Amino acid sequence: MELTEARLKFIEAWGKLGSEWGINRTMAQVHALLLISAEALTTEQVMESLSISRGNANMTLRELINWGLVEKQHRQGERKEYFFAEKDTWTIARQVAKERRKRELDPVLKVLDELAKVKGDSKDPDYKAFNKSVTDINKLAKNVDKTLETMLKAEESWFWGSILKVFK
Amino acid sequence: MELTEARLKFIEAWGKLGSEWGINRTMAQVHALLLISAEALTTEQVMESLSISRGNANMTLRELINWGLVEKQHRQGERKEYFFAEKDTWTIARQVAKERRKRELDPVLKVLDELAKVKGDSKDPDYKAFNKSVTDINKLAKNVDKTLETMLKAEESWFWGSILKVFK
DNA sequence: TTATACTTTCAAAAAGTTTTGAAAGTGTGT
DNA sequence: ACACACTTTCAAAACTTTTTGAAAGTATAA
Repeated sequence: MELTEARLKFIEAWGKLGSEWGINRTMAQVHALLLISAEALTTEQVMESLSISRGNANMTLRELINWGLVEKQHRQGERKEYFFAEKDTWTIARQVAKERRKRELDPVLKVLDELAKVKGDSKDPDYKAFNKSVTDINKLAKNVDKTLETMLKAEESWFWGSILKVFK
Repeated sequence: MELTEARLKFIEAWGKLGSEWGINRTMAQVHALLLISAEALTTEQVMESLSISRGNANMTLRELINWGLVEKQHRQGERKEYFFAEKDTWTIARQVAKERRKRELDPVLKVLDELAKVKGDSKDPDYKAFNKSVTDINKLAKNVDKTLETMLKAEESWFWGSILKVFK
């Protein structure tokens, strides 16, 4: 396999993974493209490479910037904007974890806390089932939250070192 | 808040979370409903409670069974089938991790391994960028894979105990 | 065998999401 | 003030996913 083909495969695989995880395919593909580009690219180049429209490219790049995965670059004497991706995998992983935690885990934790407080007839089997599920899920979610918290603060080597040592 | 309202909120929250994580909303809602039901339910009851069609209920329940999250129950002298959800949160988490690993992580690891082997001109900056990204992501993915592997084998208390101890 | 009680299928409809591209907007230099 | 080079917007179109429901299938019992 040579580079050109390999690059396409990578973009495709990243796009597929993204769409399975609730990130839109194009967004994941643009990210992939920037990841494997040595230089920052213009909107035009992104449009070209992936055959997508201007509107789509613009919107997707903005969203990637919101996620903290891509940055704009300004070049002396040029009006166009260039875009490049953060290349450090650990930083990417943390960034994604951070965003999803904020957007998805936090709201769920809030609801669960409320629901865990709901009082009911302790003889009602449905109340018992409800209460047990909510309480248990709440505990699990809090553990996940704590782990993410740590991961966000940690150095990559320390994080995996610690996790994998425990598991050996 | 009383139970009826709380149950609806839980179903809604679970459905939303599911759809953000690439699991279809209805599937997550049916799962939520079964989680907070003391008794196993019939297709009819699921249809009723969530106002969904027969086809949808049938298809969704089958899919939940495929994921190993729901089981059928047969009752003496009755023809209908009853459905109930695995209630242990840790088992649910493991089951989901197991399925997603099989369906999504494994294929990506395969592609990455291939792509990491691609040879190219070590003076080409694009080759270098490509190679670095692929190699790094591959390493990260393998770490995630190892962690999941351990999680699948582990007891809940041991797993979180170990992780949280390291992080204190 | 036939009726009954249920489950499964699947093509078509509905709903939801993503993409397009032309038009509007913005900021800079002359 | 105007032209230029670029970016942003957004309504409509394309595409994808989910849902429906009627029809077909299956198993049981009389």
